[in-house]
Amino acid sequence: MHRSDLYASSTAAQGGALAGLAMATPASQHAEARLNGQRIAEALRLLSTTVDVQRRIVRAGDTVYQTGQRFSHLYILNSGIFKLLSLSADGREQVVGLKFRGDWMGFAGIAKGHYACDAVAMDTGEVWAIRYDTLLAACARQPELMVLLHEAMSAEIVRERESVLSLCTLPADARVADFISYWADSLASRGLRTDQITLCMTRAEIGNYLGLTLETVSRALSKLVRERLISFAQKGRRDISIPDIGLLRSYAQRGQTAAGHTLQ
Amino acid sequence: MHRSDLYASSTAAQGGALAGLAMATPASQHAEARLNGQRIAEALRLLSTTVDVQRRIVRAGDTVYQTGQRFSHLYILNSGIFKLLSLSADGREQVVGLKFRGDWMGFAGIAKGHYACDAVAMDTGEVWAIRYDTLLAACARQPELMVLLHEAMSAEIVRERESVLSLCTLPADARVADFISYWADSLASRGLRTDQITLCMTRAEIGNYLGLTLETVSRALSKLVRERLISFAQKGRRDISIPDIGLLRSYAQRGQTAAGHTLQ
DNA sequence: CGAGTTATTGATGTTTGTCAAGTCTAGTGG
DNA sequence: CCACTAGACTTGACAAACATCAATAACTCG
Repeated sequence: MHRSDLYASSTAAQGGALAGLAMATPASQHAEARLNGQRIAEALRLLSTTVDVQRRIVRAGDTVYQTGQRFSHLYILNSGIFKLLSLSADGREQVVGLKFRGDWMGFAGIAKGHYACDAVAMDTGEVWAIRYDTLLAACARQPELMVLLHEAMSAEIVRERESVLSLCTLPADARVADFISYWADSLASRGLRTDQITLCMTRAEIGNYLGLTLETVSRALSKLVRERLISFAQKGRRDISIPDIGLLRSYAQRGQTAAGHTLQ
Repeated sequence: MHRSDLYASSTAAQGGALAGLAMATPASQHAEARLNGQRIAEALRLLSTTVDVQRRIVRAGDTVYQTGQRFSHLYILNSGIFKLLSLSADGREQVVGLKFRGDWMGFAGIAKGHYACDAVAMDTGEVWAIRYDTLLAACARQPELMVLLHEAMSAEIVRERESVLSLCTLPADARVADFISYWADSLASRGLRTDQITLCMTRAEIGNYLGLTLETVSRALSKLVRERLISFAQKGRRDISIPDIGLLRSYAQRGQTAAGHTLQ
């Protein structure tokens, strides 16, 4: 195990409490994915019928808001993939989040009245913009809208914590494996194919997101290929096949090739 | 500079957009702190008058909720300091957040219906529990309550991103300096003294929070003392004096001792 | 086809983790 | 009040992981 495992004493007692996190079987995962995809579709429908949304088509590289701009709208991704770029006062730049269909963008702007990062499209897609003040008003009238909004913010907090966990506890190879698993899961939970995925990010961007250099990312990918956990499509090295997502995930979690990931 | 600075090309153009993040002068910082402290007091007053809160005194080590428990309440810290402990399915344990007076806890539970981490008190304090369903109902009646809630969730997202930024872009020493600055800022923005602060965490916990080992934390602290950026109180090594928070902050940001942090 | 970007791979150096003393502190019981 | 002890902390020596530097290959787009 990597780094501090000092709290081992308290973990044993909580095995029971973790029951809610028990691994789903492949079958139930698939059902869950469809359910999740439906939930997203429903959420989008609810939004488009209850509040005024401005739809906008974006192409790779387009920005829907920038750091420091006055906060006014929240954005929901109908299709495409976005990255959130945070830039610190001293010029460090960091990919702090990835967004897929159904995800909201701009939450961080609510607290301070200014957007806290740049939202940049990584391929073509469609974004819906919603004025925050009108959304608030709609939420007051329509409780289910408020619930939707809270769940989205909560999910973002959860995801961000998973990032921290990965950054703090996993070695480079596992972090890259975890990243690919996350990407695949994100697609899967939206009902998209995951046996062949296209990472629309350069090695440098992946490295930045994972706190690694581009060379380390490249080496990690090569290693994953050698271990047959992933493989590249014939042409190009952006298209990745994942023969067994479970194997990849357990590699990420244990930081090594796991024999029999289906064991409890 | 540490690690990838690949996006330098795009940063220059956005200097203007960053105007909202311009550094405050010490005087305005102090005013801001008082304002912030008042805002927290006001928020607590609003809550206690509009919704039913259960108050509970906690001592160091007490837990107000645990990973996997069914989500039902949100919690607000009236006093004391909490840590949030996330434990992954495979047993990795991670401090994913620190909470001070006025902070909310439990947001991550909204999305999945179960708490996503343990909330553990690090010293004595008072927590207010609020049923989430009654809070939702109150929010629908009372828009200012909803705004309050959204701002709190947004602030948590912002803070979490700052963590990621620190983890990904700063070397060990700077990360520790950044951590101490963050702690001091957290106290300052609540109107508390910051020239002498008590970190109620062991080196192991700090290391876990920062993705470092306890030895590295210890060495970093020793180095900060050598560089006169901090100093320990006579007895014990938990009480830290910060002669100049600005110097410490610029050390964190530049990753080295900065001459003249007041320069633009 | 050729220029420029992106990716891979190797050689080397630095940072940080690991292991191992040893010190300090607070708390316990004689 | 004074050992005694257990946990927290510090420091050094060494090893491992990762960053850096550099050379080359592959792909993209004109």
